[in-house]
Amino acid sequence: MKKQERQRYIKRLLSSNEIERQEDFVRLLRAEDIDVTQATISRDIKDMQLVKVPSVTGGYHYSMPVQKKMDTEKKLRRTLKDAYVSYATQDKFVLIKVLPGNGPALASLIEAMHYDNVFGTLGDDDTVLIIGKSLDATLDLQQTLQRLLSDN
Amino acid sequence: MKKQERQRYIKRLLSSNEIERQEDFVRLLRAEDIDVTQATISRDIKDMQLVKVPSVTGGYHYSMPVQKKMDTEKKLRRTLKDAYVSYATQDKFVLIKVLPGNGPALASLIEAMHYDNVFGTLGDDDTVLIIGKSLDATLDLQQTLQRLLSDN
DNA sequence: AGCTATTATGCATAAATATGAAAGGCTCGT
DNA sequence: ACGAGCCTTTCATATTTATGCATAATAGCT
Repeated sequence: MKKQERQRYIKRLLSSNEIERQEDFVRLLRAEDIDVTQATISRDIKDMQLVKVPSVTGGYHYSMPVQKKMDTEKKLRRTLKDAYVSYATQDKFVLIKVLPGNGPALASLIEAMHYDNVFGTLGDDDTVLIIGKSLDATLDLQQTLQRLLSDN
Repeated sequence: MKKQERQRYIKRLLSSNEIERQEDFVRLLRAEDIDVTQATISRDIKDMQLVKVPSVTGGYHYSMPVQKKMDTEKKLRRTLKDAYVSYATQDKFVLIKVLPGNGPALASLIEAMHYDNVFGTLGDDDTVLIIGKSLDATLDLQQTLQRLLSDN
């Protein structure tokens, strides 16, 4: 179906946090050859229960719904604790070793969080590579992950 | 100061989930003899990083920021697990027995979550009483609490 | 107190978002 | 293939939210 595909794109766009208004979605989707109006986006946003968050930097940006984010985080924390083996970082990269078989699941959970620090994620059988958007972003990210690992 | 007091009221109003637009805040604050315009509310909302959430029931309502909610939930879970003794429920009430001294802390954490099922919360030294908004709301709430207790 | 700088608010309005109504598509049963 | 019922989308527009600018309030000086 068309609607679902579009909404998948919208999800993907979420983490590139320059999305301040619905028209931005319209513009970005056009670049992907998906042609919609703001009205449709408004309804998609309602469907998907996205929220417009006042960001610390003064602007606004759209983001995942609270509940879903919380649920995902729980799964993420559990998976991390279950499967975590070791951890290394260099430059804008974070490399996590996990028990065999857990890489893909962990990677996709991290993606699902739509952290706006994360440029991309990539998981093979026993390794997850996370690429931060910047050096600072990567440091933040490390902290987030460590917090997740150390209970809270 | 005036602004902070108003924002405290706004926080309190949050959990009474009939708040669909900023004008609702204006109206409700007037009932408390706090006289402001929608413009101010808009700025408060930005300050406090509140979000307008598309609710499952089709409308919209304002709610706590994601991050804060997540942090509070972590503390809540920890406190629950630490201090939990026993649990009883009847009608729209949930009564939680906790280790002496932990009642007030737990109650205020529950308040801070701004669950929209909750009508009110009340904590003495070793007991917390939660009053749900309705029977269904109370059942939901129980589930939420049980989920919190059983790890996740 | 008086003066200045900073912050907060209201007004008016621009900007952004939501939505009714009409139109187009899709699915299914006949 | 046709039509009924159901979604989905757009257009036009109403509603809601954000903000520039002017003013008022507050806090800090001296």
